[in-house]
Amino acid sequence: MSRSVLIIEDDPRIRRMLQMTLQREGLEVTEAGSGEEALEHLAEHTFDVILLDLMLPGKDGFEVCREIRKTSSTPVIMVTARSDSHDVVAGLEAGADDYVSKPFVVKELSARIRALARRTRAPEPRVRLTVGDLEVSPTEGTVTRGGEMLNLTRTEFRLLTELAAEPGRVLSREELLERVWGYDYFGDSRLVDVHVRRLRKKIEPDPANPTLVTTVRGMGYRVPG
Amino acid sequence: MSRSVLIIEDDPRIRRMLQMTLQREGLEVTEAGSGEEALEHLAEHTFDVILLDLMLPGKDGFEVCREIRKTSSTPVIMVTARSDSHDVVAGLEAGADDYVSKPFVVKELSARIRALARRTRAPEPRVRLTVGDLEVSPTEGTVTRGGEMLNLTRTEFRLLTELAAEPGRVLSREELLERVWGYDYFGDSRLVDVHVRRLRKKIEPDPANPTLVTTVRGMGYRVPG
DNA sequence: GCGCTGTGTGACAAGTTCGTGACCGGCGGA
DNA sequence: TCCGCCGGTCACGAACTTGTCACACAGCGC
Repeated sequence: MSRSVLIIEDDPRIRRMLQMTLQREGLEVTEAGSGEEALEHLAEHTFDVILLDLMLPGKDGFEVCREIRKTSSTPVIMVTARSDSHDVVAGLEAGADDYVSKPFVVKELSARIRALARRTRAPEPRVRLTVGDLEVSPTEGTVTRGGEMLNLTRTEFRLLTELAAEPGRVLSREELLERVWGYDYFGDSRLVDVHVRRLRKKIEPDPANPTLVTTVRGMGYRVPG
Repeated sequence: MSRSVLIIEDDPRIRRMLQMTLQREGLEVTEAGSGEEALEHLAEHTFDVILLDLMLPGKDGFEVCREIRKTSSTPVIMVTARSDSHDVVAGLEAGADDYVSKPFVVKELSARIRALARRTRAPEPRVRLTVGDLEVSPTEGTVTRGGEMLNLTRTEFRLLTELAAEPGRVLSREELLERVWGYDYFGDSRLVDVHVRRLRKKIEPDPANPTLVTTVRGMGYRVPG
């Protein structure tokens, strides 16, 4: 799963280095050269983690951190020049969640970002969806019928989850593409058909006469409410 | 092996700083903001070491220490503001095992915790997990089948424990990496595969057709619920 | 019936994921 | 010191997934 990171760092060289290396690690990176710019970004998007350099011109990192905390609970990783315990305590007081001291190992940094993103992400409630006689558990990643686990692929599973989350509602191919494949997927929408078929093959008692995932001609698919 | 520490400290800043730095030293940290809260934690878990700040609101550290001693023999490290010999003597009298004065060096603190934990490791409550016909005892570090003990390595054991702790749930490689290897591990996630294989070789009746630790392709591993 | 559009079906190639054996370095015990 | 165990890495092949295609088929308006 891709995590989004906001980097707040005034030195453009370091910023670019971070941007490239973290991107290579599979993270979505947004850059800000100042606290003001950062707050603008935060007004528009939410991020999984914020990476904040202490040494900023104008407002210093602590102040930026406090301002961020006023409007957002996004976890903040402070980047300190040296691991000065005074800075650390001040950073924590300002609302930071973790800190890293320069020079840092990129791998370590990205691991921390991931860990923090995972840890502070709202604990997923244990949801149980039902589709006919199927039990779908999004958090456990399982689909069972009568206690027996069905072997779905990741795509099939997501497809079923999206449909099951809104029973009765017809989801268009475009909607499903966006939800299952992501908004940056530009392929054929027939792709959905193929996966619906594969899904049916596994979950429908009679795949030729589907009852769990039904077709609404000209509209899309749905699971009966 | 990881040691568990209970921090009793009213200042949230210092508490968080301690929590994070000690965690980074590989210690499992639980926090308590007051003596009452600490006693609640102690009723539920056992810890290897208790880190107790003298300057607590309400009951002072000495009193908390005496109360702890009524029910538990877990070693206590007192944290004093200054190395006042009067405080030290009173602390030892109250049942503390060691003392550290502020400001302390984190490395030193973690070294003392380790030393004390090693010296007086308390017998932990027994927890039993089962995986198929296996009995897993996380506290004793043993896995048995029909009374016969299996010879797992530390890594294999922890891997099995993490999976067994949440039967039915699929744990991703990333999750397993974080839980077994720690979130500061930056290696290949294929490492998990290799250890799963080694684990299977030892616990599965037929390692080629695993039933105790099963693969969920594209997701991770699980032990059937 | 006819044509059009939308959907189901089987096949296929490329890519991904996973299991496996092998290797190497570090560490501790004999 | 040597030896064996353990943990981490690698390369390879098998199995599986996935996106795409061509074609068949069904519904619908005419």
